[in-house]
Amino acid sequence: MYKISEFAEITGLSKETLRYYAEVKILEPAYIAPHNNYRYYDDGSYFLAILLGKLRRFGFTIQEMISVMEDESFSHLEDLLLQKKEKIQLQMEDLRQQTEEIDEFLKSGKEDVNDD
Amino acid sequence: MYKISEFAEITGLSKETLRYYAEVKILEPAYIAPHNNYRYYDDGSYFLAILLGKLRRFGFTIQEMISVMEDESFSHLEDLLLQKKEKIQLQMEDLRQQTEEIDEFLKSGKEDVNDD
DNA sequence: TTAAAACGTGGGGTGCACAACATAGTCAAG
DNA sequence: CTTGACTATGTTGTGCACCCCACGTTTTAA
Repeated sequence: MYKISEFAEITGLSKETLRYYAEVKILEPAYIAPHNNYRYYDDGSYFLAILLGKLRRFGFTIQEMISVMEDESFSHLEDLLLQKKEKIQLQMEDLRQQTEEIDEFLKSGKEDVNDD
Repeated sequence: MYKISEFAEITGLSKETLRYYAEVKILEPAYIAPHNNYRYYDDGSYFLAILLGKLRRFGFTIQEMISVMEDESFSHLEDLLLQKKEKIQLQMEDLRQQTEEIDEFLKSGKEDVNDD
């Protein structure tokens, strides 16, 4: 049983994130001490936390995480991952365009005050 | 003088964003009708709105937009733009890594339930 | 005149981070 | 064994940069 700080360290999630995930019920502590409300996590929580950490990194919303956690077979997960991958590729393309736009903007700014 | 909907259309900013920008004083309407509080924008606001739209797209925070708008010479703008460009490139690299991680995750998920 | 469309304000939602304040736990000194 | 100090944890509230919904009022078109 880990207290929140230790669990935060080993999972890479911040304490605030852990409290938040408990609040929204995607990762509830294995045990909560009644008299001081301390949250205790166990090895079962650990693997879920690692999974959630990855999903978070992949841009999953809380709602999507919920739908993943509710579906114990994780059958939905692969679809969502593929969706995220596509989304990420769109984002990359968008970022690429942004750098271009910044360059244009800088260039036009050097000559005069107009752009577009 | 444009009312908010028309101004939103021609600038590409949403009505909510316009109201928000007015609230935080980075783009205040040229005129506000006293008896109904309707916001009216003019061509002067137009150019500022276009500028802000670009900055927004480039990931400027409101604070940064404020500092840009306060500095009428726009001398600070170029530095910030270059910073943003670097940041965007870091983001692109991060997204690229994310797609790799998703691929690994999918691959490991097909074989067994482990990962890492 | 009347109903639809547009505008305003206010409040909730997002996914945490961060700070404030109150309790609790821990460890050493008295 | 108690006291003090330091650390950890809890809860609550605020901030970010908007989006969205609800409700009330005003404007506009028919």
